[in-house]
Amino acid sequence: MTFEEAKDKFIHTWGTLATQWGINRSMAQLHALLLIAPEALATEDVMEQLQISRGNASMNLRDLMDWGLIYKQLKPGERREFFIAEKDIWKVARQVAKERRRREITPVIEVLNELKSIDADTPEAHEFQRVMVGLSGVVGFADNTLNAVIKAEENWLMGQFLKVFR
Amino acid sequence: MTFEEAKDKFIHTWGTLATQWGINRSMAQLHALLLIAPEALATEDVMEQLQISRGNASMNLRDLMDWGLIYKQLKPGERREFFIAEKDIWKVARQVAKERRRREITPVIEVLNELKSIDADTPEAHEFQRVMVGLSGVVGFADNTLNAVIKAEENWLMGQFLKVFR
DNA sequence: CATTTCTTTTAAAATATTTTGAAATTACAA
DNA sequence: TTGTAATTTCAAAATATTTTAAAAGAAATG
Repeated sequence: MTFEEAKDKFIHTWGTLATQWGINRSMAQLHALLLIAPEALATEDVMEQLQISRGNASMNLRDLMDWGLIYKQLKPGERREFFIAEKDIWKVARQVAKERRRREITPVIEVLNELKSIDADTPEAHEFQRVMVGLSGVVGFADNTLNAVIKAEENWLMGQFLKVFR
Repeated sequence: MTFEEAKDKFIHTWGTLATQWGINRSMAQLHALLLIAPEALATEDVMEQLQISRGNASMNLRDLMDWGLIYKQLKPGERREFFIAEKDIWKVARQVAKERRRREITPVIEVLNELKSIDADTPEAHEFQRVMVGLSGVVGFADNTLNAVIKAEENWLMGQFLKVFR
């Protein structure tokens, strides 16, 4: 496999994986492209390389910045903006963990706490409460795991732990 | 909040959360409904309670069975099929972890291994390879975490570990 | 078997999401 | 300022996904 083939395969694979996780293809492919780019790219570059429109590029570049996965880079003497991805992959993972926790886990924990506290006067209500308590446990585990990723400055500690389960 | 309100809120919340994770609303709501149902439900019941068509119900019930999250239950003397959800929430979590690992992580690991092994003769190719190696690490961590969930028969061990990171 | 009851399949419709392209806006330089 | 290059916005178009409804298929019953 040549480098060009590998690059295409990576961008394509990343785009496909992303859709399974509720992330749109353009955004994932943009991220993939910037991840492997040795230099910062201008909007025009990504438009051309991924064959997407200016509007699409602009919106998804912004979303990626909101996620903290890419940065704007200003080049002296250049008017247009360049974009560069965060290259420390563990930092990327921490960032994604942080955002997903904030956007998805935290709100769910709150709803579950609310639902847990109805009074269980009927059998149905009792069963319901049992399920809510169980779910709180699992969601709490997910929350802790994301926290583990977020807080692990080094990853050897996590590595040590995970050996236990192999 | 009454039990009925809580029930509706749960089904609705679960449906919303699911779409953020690339799972369709009907499937998530079906699962939510069955999770909190104290008795097995027939197709008609879920059609009525969620206001969805027979075909929709049929397809998503099958998908849920494929994920190992619900079971068919045959009642003596009854011709139609009833469905009951796996009620052990940790078992549900293990099942989801197992399936996502099989469907999403394992294939990505293979692609990354393939892409890691191109020869890095140019600076671009070298950068590319560096990223692939990094990603392998992160994906490997995800794989290990899912394995931890899958293999943890008891969850106290995981609980012990996670205290370290709090 | 034929009939009834229930389930599954599938093509079309409905809905939701993503992408485009052009206009509006912004930012900078002259 | 004014003009130009670049970015952002947003309504419309394209695409993808989900849902429906009706037909086909199975399974049980008499």
